Amino acid sequence: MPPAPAAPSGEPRPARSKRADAQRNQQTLLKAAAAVFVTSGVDAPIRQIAAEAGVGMGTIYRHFPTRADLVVAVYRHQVEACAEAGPRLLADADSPFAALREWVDLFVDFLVTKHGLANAMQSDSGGFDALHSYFLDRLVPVCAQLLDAAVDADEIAPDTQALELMRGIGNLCVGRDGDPDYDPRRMVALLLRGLRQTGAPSGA
Amino acid sequence: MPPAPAAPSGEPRPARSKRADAQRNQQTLLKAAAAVFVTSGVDAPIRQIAAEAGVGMGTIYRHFPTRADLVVAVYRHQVEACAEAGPRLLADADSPFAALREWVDLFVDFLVTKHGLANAMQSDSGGFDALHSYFLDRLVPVCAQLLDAAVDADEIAPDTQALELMRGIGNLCVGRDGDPDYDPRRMVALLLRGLRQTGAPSGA
DNA sequence: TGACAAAGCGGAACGTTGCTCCGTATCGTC
DNA sequence: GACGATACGGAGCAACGTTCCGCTTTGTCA
Repeated sequence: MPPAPAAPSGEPRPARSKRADAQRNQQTLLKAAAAVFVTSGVDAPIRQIAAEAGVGMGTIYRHFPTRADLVVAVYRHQVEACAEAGPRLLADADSPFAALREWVDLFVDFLVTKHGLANAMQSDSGGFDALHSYFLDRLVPVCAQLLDAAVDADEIAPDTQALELMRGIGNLCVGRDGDPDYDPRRMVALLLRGLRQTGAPSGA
Repeated sequence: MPPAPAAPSGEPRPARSKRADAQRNQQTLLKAAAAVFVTSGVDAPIRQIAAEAGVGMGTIYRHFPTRADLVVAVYRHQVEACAEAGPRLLADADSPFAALREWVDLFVDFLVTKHGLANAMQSDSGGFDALHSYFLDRLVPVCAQLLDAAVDADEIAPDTQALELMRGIGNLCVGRDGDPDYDPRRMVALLLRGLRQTGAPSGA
């Protein structure tokens, strides 16, 4: 029996107990994928990423069984940063709604600067389901917290779900990148305006 | 010299001066495409549409050089109906904003009942550019008219472009069809609420 | 009616992509 | 140094979009 893997429990550091070349390849792949995503979008052919990394396609599929896994891995840090910014903004901003607005700005920035990410996230085909899941699982609770705070402060009506709002915002961000006729930020701002409580606290 | 085509000018009825079998095939194709779109979405493989129609693929490409041409042809009537509803609603509704809201409802209904149409319309790949162009060219002026009327009535702020609004609405309609967690209509309603003039007429 | 050219048709063929599978090379260990 | 486990590479398959060209159908004219 080979020496059993030392860590019996969770997998906070997923790169343990793997062969050295495998770990190297994983890093190489992440770098290559990030580079290709910038130039060709997250829909870039797997072959292209493999070529950029100088590995075979089998290697990609072994490390990242679905395309979504690769995308998630590449952008994990940024999603994490966005998630962590939520509570901080809530503590620092003038009001919960202001915090929500700033947080949404962060989220939108993230989406629009990643060519095709928003498109991919909304797509119901192409094996992006996992991506969808991860991003949303991580960010929805953060959004919900901001939303709840704004509701408690009577700044917005209580009948909007965080998941729905985030998908709406994500949707608004799909489209060509530098289109001067369509600015996702303006539309998102409109959406947030619509969220805002106008008149009485909550009505009969 | 063969008999010169009789009609020298425009082409309001495009099906003239074509061979009888070609005209028949064009109709067959439209029916087949409509049927396939319902079951498989507008992204259905060309081969599938050809098979449904009982024709070769060359025939499809001859009649509809791009997929967008086919989609446009299939949904032309509905787009037309939507366009024509604009002025009527404006005349009948209680206020310009109410008319706008009703018209947007129509538009959203159209998008969400056509599996994948919204997705396709926003896509920047797949040769859907023409689709994008036609739908928008036809509907944007209608939307602009409604928007202008609402601005004149001081119901909304004057700084939103029809094209941008329509793309935003279209984007909000992207996504899986029967997802209980995401209702495009709710998000569109929120967007319209954000459009609404809240306080003073427009002041500095 | 028959013949003939133009118009239209079908689908084979090519390029691209996603994904799998297995013979081979590399690594870690004894 | 040897040996098993692990990982790698890329050939191969299927699905799709699109083109291209030999064959068929149609309309016309004598």
